[in-house]
Amino acid sequence: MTENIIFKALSDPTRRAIFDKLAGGGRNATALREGMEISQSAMSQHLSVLREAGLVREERQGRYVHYEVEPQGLLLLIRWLAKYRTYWPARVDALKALLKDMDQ
Amino acid sequence: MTENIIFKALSDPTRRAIFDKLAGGGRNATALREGMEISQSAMSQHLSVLREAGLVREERQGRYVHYEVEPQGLLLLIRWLAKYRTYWPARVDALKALLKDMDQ
DNA sequence: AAAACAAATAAGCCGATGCTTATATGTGGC
DNA sequence: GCCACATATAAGCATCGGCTTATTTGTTTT
Repeated sequence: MTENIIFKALSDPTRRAIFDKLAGGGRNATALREGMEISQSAMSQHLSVLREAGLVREERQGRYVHYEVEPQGLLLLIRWLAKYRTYWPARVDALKALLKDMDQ
Repeated sequence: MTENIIFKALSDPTRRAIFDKLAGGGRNATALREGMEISQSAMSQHLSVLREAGLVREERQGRYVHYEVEPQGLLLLIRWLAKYRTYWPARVDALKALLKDMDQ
C-alpha cells in the first residue's frame, strides 16, 4: 500500500467519482453503476484498483459484494499533504471546517 | 487549474520528488537535477506539468529560471481531502501536528 | 558577433492504462 | 441440477504519458 499506488489510483477521475459515491454510503457494484454510464467490467476493474490502493474495502454479502470506503485509506495521502503544511494557505474554508471537527 | 490536472501531476513519483525538493527551497532546473539522474529535457517537461497544475511557479532570473512551490497549489487537494474528513482516522500524528500549527 | 550555458520544444518510441467484448466464477432461488 | 444474476478475469485495442535525442530559444560572457 505504497503512497504511489494511492496517487495512481486517485489520478483517474472515474475512480475518484466512484470513491466519492462510496463515501456517500457503501453499496454493491451494480448499485454503484447507477447513473454512471460505465460497463460492468470497467467498474469491476476500477474497484479492484481502489481496493489494491487500500482506499476501499469489500465484503461479500450473498451474491453481492458490498464495497465501502476504507477509513485508513486516506492516511498516506494526509501524511503526504501534512509534510507541506508550511505551504498551506493560512485561511482556507476547508481547514476551518476541519479544525472545528477536530477541536474537541 | 482543475482538480484532475493536480491529481495527474502528482501521480508521477518523479514529479512528487521534484515537488518535494522544491518544498525544501526554490532553485533552478539545473540545481534541481543534482543527484536526481534525470535528463535536462525530462526535468523541463516535469516542471512544465507541475506549473500547469499550479503547484509550482517560475520566474526568470538572468539565464536561469527560478522555480518554487506555489503556496496556493495544494488548495484543491486540501479541499478534496477535506470532503472526506468523516473518514479520516481520528488519531493521526500528522493531524495532531497540523492542529497544533493551526490552533492559534 | 561569437561562444557558452540554461531551458524549452519537437518528434518519436514504448510501456502503462482505461476501455471493450467475451468468458469464467460465485452464489441464491427454483 | 439448472437457471438467473453479480462479479471477476482474459484478451485485445487505442490512447496517454514519460522518456530519449535533436534542435531551438533566451541570456550572459568575452
